[in-house]
Amino acid sequence: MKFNILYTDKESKARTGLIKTSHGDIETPIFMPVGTLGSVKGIHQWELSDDIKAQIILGNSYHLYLRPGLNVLKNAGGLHGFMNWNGPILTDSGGYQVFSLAENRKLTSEGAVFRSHIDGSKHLFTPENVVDIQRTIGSDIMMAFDECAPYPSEYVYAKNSLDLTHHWLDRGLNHFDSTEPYYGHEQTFFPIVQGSVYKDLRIKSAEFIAQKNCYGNAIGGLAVGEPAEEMYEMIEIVNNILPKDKPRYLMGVGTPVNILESIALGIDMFDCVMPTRNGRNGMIFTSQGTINLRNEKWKDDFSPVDTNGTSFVDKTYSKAYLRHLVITKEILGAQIASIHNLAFYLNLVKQAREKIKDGTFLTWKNGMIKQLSTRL
RNA sequence: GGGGAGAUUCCAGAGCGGCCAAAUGGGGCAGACUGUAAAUCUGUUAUCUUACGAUUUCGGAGGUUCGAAUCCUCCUCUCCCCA
Repeated sequence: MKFNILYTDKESKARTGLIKTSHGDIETPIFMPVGTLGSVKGIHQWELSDDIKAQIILGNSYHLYLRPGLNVLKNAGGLHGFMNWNGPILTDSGGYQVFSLAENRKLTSEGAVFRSHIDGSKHLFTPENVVDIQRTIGSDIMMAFDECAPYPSEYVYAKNSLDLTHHWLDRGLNHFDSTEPYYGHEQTFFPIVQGSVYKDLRIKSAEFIAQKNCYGNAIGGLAVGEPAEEMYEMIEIVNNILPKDKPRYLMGVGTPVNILESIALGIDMFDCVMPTRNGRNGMIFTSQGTINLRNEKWKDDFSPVDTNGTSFVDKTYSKAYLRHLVITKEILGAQIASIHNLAFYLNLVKQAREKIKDGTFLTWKNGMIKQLSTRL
């Protein structure tokens, strides 16, 4: 995998770049749609590639390991072929599930013992077998197994958690280096900076991660409930330490505003369930602001879903119709809203890339943030 | 014609003397959602009031009772069964 920086902004830390993978190139800054179970919920693969213009999508080790299971994935020759997505795939390690399924797991220095949320069966995830799982999935970018500390966390908890994550990282990296891809294409491994909202821990973690010299680096454990300002502060501190010539991936973030602010701080990659989940729940993001389609005010609004939208759904359907579909829980409503939101996110980062190239990023960003914060 | 059941807050439907402005669903209205256990969850839904609280509600009219959606009388209307 290669990463080249193309343009750097003079007024901020923003930059554009190109990541080359065995499954194609990724222009950064990029947003990566989340496809936990081998499907970006409600979206066809051709819609992802041809309409939404997704350049890379996510999968999840924990979920795919439980279902369909490693045998199926291996027999399918990996996730790309199984789901018929030929672009790049990044897999999360299951570290987030350590956090979100906290009642069903126990952490030891060996790893994390899980109870499946599906049938209660017991499973052990270790830094090593999580690499194996991601080898079996065949993701282009695999993530280290980490603990995403909850917010708020006591300093001592955050520190111990960080030590565990670093310990796991060394083991995961060793295992990665001593194993080979199964399907003939290149795989890379991203370590994850943790440290909750404690500056010294974030600095320590960023320094630890930076010297591993991986192809790219991730920042985790943010947008878990802390104020946005604290998140930006952490990003700034960490990005001052993480190498400039490597892609930086801010995990699980976020709102359109979060993304623009983080691009300005030097982040290159994002993923978030927000466009799809909120879409399914009737919220759409537009360049004018956010819209809760379930609100009565849209009942008779026959204007297009988004006059500035780039997806075919934006011109094909009206707000009133989409509202009707959402209210009546028609599946098509969830699909249209998800397609719209993902296209909006992808177009947002595309515009950001263009503005960075033009040297007008900061002014544009500040104007956009004002609009995007509007509640229509 | 004979016999029986019932009318409850937007709807369905509990409640059968005080803990009832009335369970629970649904619908309506609003909020949440950030490396997806989410096509999910939460709040609210008589009127007035910021609130405390106050005032009218359970087909209609009377009555019994300290107190009635709940008991009694009459009226109106609906539904079911047998002819």
